[in-house]
Amino acid sequence: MDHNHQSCLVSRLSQFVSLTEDERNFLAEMEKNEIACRKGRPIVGLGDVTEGIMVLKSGWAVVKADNPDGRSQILRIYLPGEIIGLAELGSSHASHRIVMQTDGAICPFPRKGLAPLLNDHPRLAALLIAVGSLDQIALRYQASCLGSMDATQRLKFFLLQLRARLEVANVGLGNRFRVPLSQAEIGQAIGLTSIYVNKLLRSFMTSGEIEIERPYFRLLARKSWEAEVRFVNAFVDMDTSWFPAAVAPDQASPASSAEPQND
Amino acid sequence: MDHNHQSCLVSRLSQFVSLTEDERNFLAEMEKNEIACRKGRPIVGLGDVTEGIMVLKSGWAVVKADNPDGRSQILRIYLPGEIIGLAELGSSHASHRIVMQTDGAICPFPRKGLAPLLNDHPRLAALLIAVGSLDQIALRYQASCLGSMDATQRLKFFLLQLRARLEVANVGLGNRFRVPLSQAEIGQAIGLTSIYVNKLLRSFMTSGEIEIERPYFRLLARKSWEAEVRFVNAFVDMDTSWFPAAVAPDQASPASSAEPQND
DNA sequence: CGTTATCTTGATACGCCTCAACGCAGGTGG
DNA sequence: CCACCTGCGTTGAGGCGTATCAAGATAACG
Repeated sequence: MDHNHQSCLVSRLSQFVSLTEDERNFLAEMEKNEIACRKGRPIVGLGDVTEGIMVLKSGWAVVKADNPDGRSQILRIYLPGEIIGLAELGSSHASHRIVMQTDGAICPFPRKGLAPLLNDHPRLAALLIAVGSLDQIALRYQASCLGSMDATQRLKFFLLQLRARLEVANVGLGNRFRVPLSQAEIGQAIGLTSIYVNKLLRSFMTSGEIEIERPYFRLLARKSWEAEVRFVNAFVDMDTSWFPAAVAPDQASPASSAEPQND
Repeated sequence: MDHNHQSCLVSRLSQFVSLTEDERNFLAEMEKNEIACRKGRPIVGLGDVTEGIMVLKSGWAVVKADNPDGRSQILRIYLPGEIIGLAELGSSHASHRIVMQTDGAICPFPRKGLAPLLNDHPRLAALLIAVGSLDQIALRYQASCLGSMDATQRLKFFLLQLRARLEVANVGLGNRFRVPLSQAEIGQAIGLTSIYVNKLLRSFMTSGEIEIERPYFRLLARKSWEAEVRFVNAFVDMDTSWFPAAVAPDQASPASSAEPQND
């Protein structure tokens, strides 16, 4: 069985549609070289021309903004299996840095692979669009969180969302998960100081809402938190009904015969 | 000359690549029926299945989040020529509402048109991906603004960004522009109360930084503001170097012969 | 075993929200 | 024409939430 160490991107995208052999092979080919990255390694630098998109095979990566006053901010966290670089495709120089938050590995999907993908695998192109769309929704929630919640809600929302996303990446884990972020970094992600993050976490602990054995968190009051911040897990389903049908290489434009293939 | 009332989407996308006759016709066909919308009209409702993407032909539209405590929030503003609905494609139910902020018109591009687009016009697919990518960057800036700036900077940044985007949409206007938003709505967009927005605007006026003749704003101190909040206009250029080459309908997979066509 | 990051806790300051009241314009019905 | 209403802008007084500052305790690390 060679399927065990199948492509990370394939396993990710297969959650949404069942890929054809052809599509599978194409993707596997594209991400065949895997690059190990140490914590702190810059993936995309400020102003870089990105070399394409990448699949985060293992580890966490974060998008950072460098603010004039020195304190940087975390705009987005990428978890294993997610696709990095979709936001960088559109403009010729990156507006934000992307850095490995833990040790891990990425599979670069070179820029010049995109043209063949678009030409020969329209359904994969649709998947990229759909993934970018989910990224946008994640960012909207982030903005909504920053703009309308107080510190307590922000922190709860942040932890809930992290847990939910980890559950997608690494199916079926419970309320306990690893958070490889310092309190200062959590603060950077939700717009608080490390000091206040600490005070909030501490108060959650004394009230029995969470348990922390660094770097592991356990959400003891998850249900009530989810109710309190109106948490909805927006990433469970993808709409694939508009996707074109998978086509054999020669066949051209089956157009409206497109049919959803979500499992 | 029939080119005067050419497709809105065509003129928008032509800013980035020079479209072929074939692509032009395809787009024009897709957005042939234009729908006039009155201010306040819902474009996408909460939980809706979106009927596809749309081009905002004229007027403003806003993305709103309804928070539990009743006060809604503005997550994104769409200006004339921009594409609405890319964020909604990926999930089967919309997480946020989209509403017309002024009278205007939209051109729906139906969901079932996407499959033919992806199959037959890979370069247009690339454009959609690129536009979605720029949307993500806009949202990141929004999040960065909410998470790290104080009220004064937020308001300045908001106005600067609005001006810059209007300049793209409606080439070459100066420092004066129309803002069809109440002070309360501005507050919803940048996470402040209407009262504080008012106090800030008023202080800008007495210090001679802006002039307001509702609904028109004039930024008198634009340069110094741009320096103060480190404003960068991230939407002036699009990277099209990775796009596939425009293909004639029959021709298949020219692959690596792809060459940029930005003008 | 020193050195540095990270966490912890308290005292204090201040930015922005809240509440409350009023002005002003536009619209509506008498 | 006026009386009323409703939405938006304006202004002030007071309070709360979170940042800031300072200092120590603990944990990570060479």
